Amino acid sequence: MLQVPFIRENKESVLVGLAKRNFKNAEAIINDVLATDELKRSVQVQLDTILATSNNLNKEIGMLYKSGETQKANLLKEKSGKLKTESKELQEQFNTAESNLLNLLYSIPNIPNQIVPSGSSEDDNETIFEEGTIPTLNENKLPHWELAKKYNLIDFELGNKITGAGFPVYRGKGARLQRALINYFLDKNTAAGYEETQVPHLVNEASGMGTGQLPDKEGQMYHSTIDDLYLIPTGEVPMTNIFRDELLKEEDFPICLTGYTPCFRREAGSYGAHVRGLNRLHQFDKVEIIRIEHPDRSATALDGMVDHIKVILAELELPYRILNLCGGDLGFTSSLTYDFEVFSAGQDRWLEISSVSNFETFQANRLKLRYKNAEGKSTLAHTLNGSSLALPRVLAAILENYQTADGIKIPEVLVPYTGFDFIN
RNA sequence: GGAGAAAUGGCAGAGUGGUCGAAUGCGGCAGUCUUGAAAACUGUUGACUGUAACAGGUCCGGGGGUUCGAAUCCCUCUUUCUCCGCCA
Repeated sequence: MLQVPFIRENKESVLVGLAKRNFKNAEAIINDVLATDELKRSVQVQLDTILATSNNLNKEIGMLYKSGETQKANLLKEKSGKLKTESKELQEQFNTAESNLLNLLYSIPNIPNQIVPSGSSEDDNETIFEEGTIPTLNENKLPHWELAKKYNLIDFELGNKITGAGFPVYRGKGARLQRALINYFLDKNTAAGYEETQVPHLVNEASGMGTGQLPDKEGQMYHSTIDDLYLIPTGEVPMTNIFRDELLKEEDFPICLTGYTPCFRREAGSYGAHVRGLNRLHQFDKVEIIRIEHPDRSATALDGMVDHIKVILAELELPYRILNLCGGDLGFTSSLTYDFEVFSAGQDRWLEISSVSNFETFQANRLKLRYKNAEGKSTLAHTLNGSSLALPRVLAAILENYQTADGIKIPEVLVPYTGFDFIN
């Protein structure tokens, strides 16, 4: 959520930023924000004046009662009652203006960072880095869902029976390989200074609002209506909401957390060949890293997170590239996002396996996540997060890229975690 | 799930209708003393909003109500604790 004073003082650059996102009706909405804010403030001034008079009056009444001047007090009572009716009306106006303003603000996405390329779709994302060699496989190469079946690693049909499409059952070495990856990722993250956490997998509405999944993306989350709780679409939600309504000290920075969680996504509207196998699931595992940073240091922190993930992918010896997401493809809450994609040689496709973002103050404003700066003033902190990494697609890439005629090799760095170096 | 008790500033904890944004203690900050530190003493110390700066306004778990006036009374929700039941 953008801050109103920021919009007021930077209207032109806000409009330029929203245009980069192809955000519709930007000018009308921004004008509406400014007008509603003005209204809200003018009503507040009137309301405050009446409340001040009424407060003084009530004090006076109290003193008159104490000194036994009941008649005088009764006279003032009448006056005070009138003020109350007036203030109630103004209070209603104020509440309406405030909720209108909030709804408008909720509908406005974050302003893209200067270095976000312009563009309207994923085709306009800018590839900024590429590393690793794409393996040359023979003509009998298989996509991971075939490999998973051949070697008894994942049973998709069984998941259909138990739950439905998009809920695979991992078995034997498939399950073990996935657990190995989780442990490997967590070990890498904690070694880099991220504190390991285990967080709830269901969150309340306030948490969903805090990180920006609600109100707009309600349809993407599973909702347990009987308890009004949401299954998390990403660990970002519970992990970042640890800091909702917090007032930090400067010396608390940097805050670095990591955690493994399953993620649940309804994925309404995505069907077709691209969602086969592990490519797109309703439930998948992910190891997340998040950071809460001083505004001056969030840009460096983002680079540090990118570098960290590079190391992991290099160790896994998977070919990957990094994209700087263009304005049109940038998530609602993000100001700058780098996507990591691995090349999965069985399908000849790039698969997104990590998304690393700086939200700057956008989430912090919703979360009321602030710190006391050197002058003692409360200031919004910056929030960041990234996947390190999303499990199923890493698994898919390993199965496909490491396949041989006789079976699947295990990346060396994982062998201590799997306890085996070959699947056949 | 049933019965009871509770929720107050960073923490502990008073306050049961009127000059209460809230005593007191701890902690934090500043100072005196000291070569320095500790101790002791003195002062200071909530958040949000608002203003050029004052002023003003809001906040005592959330929401609603009674009253001229609510931290205080009533309703409701949430959470915590104790006891009982169930249970990984």
